[in-house]
Amino acid sequence: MEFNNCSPIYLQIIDNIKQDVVMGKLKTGQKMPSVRELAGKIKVNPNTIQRVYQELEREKITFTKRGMGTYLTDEEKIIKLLEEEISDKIIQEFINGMNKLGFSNDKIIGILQEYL
Amino acid sequence: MEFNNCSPIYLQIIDNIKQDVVMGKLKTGQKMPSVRELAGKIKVNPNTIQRVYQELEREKITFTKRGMGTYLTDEEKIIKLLEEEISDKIIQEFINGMNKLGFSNDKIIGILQEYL
Amino acid sequence: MEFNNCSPIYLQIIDNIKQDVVMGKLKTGQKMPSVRELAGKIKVNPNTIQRVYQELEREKITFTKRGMGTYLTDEEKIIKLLEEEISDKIIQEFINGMNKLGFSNDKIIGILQEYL
Amino acid sequence: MEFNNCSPIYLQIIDNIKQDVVMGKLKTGQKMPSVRELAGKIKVNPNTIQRVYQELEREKITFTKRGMGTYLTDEEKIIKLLEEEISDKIIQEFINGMNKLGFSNDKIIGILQEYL
DNA sequence: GTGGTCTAGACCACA
DNA sequence: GTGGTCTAGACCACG
Repeated sequence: MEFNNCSPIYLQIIDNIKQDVVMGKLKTGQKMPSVRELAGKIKVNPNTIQRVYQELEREKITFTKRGMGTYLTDEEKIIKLLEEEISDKIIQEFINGMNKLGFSNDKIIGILQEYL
Repeated sequence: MEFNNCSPIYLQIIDNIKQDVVMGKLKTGQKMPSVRELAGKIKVNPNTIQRVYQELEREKITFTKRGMGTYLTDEEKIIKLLEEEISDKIIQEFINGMNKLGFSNDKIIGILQEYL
Repeated sequence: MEFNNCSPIYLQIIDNIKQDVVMGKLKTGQKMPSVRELAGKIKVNPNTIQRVYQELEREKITFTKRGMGTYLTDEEKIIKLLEEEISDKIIQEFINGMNKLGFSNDKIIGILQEYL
Repeated sequence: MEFNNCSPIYLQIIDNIKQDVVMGKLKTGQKMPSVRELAGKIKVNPNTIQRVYQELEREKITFTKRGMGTYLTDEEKIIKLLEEEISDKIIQEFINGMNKLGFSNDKIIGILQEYL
């Protein structure tokens, strides 16, 4: 896995996991790799993964069974929210960029349709 | 002006200038600030600005009059191309992001319309 | 049964038994389980239970009949004292906590009434 | 500063700080000691304090000026909420304890008044 | 100087 | 084995 310097590694890992969840690569209720396993796989310190899982748990995207491991939530509502959160971020970034270029919201859709 | 570590500073400055051109903040044919002036204004090494102007000239976005300074091109065609280049970049990034989330091109427009 | 690390396990067991006595779950004069039985039930070393019973007997809460086992006292006075001891501990802890927060004793009752 | 083993050190520090805020020992808007300073003072690793401040910031109890330090919030609303959170926790624990002993809510106030 | 991130390595409780 | 906490020490960007 490759990381850039724009944002902390742990945030990049979080975003990747969220994306995998939304795309269905990771399925609801599924067991996540252990802290050490994932750390070894992507060549990162276990503490970093620990922080990733901690953050994901705070956002209710994962839950933890003591001594058993970390699991993806099986609440569809959370997944739904996550999907909206991520796509909204992308859409907002797009609209902002186009607005900066001087395109009104009305024109944006036209341009997009033309592009596709 | 703020810079991030993802891409070289000179590229970030170039993008900013291009954006200003497209938005009309900088007008065709207008004289650009001198290397030293711009360098001082955004607190950057003059060599960096030198490289910025060099690159802009290579792309025909600016031209230099010996001893007079650097000027924005007044060829509308160039501006037009520039506008397309930038907006295409934004659009492409948007489409890529949505595709990664599993949305087909057909769905993207629907989602965007709903969002606006 | 779950234990924490703040105080020795035997003290935690004693507190639980005292609570059961006060609540009437254990009735005056009743035979207590044998050391081995209780140790097995709550998965604790018999020596720990031995110490529990020893301590309870020292406080006159239980007495032993040689060869017959351990029994809860049937002296109401002891039970009464026990009840006061436990509730006083809880109340004192509560008052201390509220005092630390800057509430005078006068205010505490008002706050409690409001809460209930 | 002394810590027990019941809960993580960082949580105990957080609770202490919250208590100081509620009691007015720390005043709104005030600068908190730096990570390293506090770490040295209470003989704890800077990372632990880092986590403390991070958690407090997440709860909006502190905010951070980059390169300047960590500051207590000056929003009275947050402080008010904090005060309620802490006192509610203490009160709830008290009521639970008394209920376990078989005292109804009605009786609790009477007992408390008698005690004081 | 500040907070923020990261690595390395350790110990703990739980199952 | 698992996650959770903690220490030690390092480097970074910001002001």
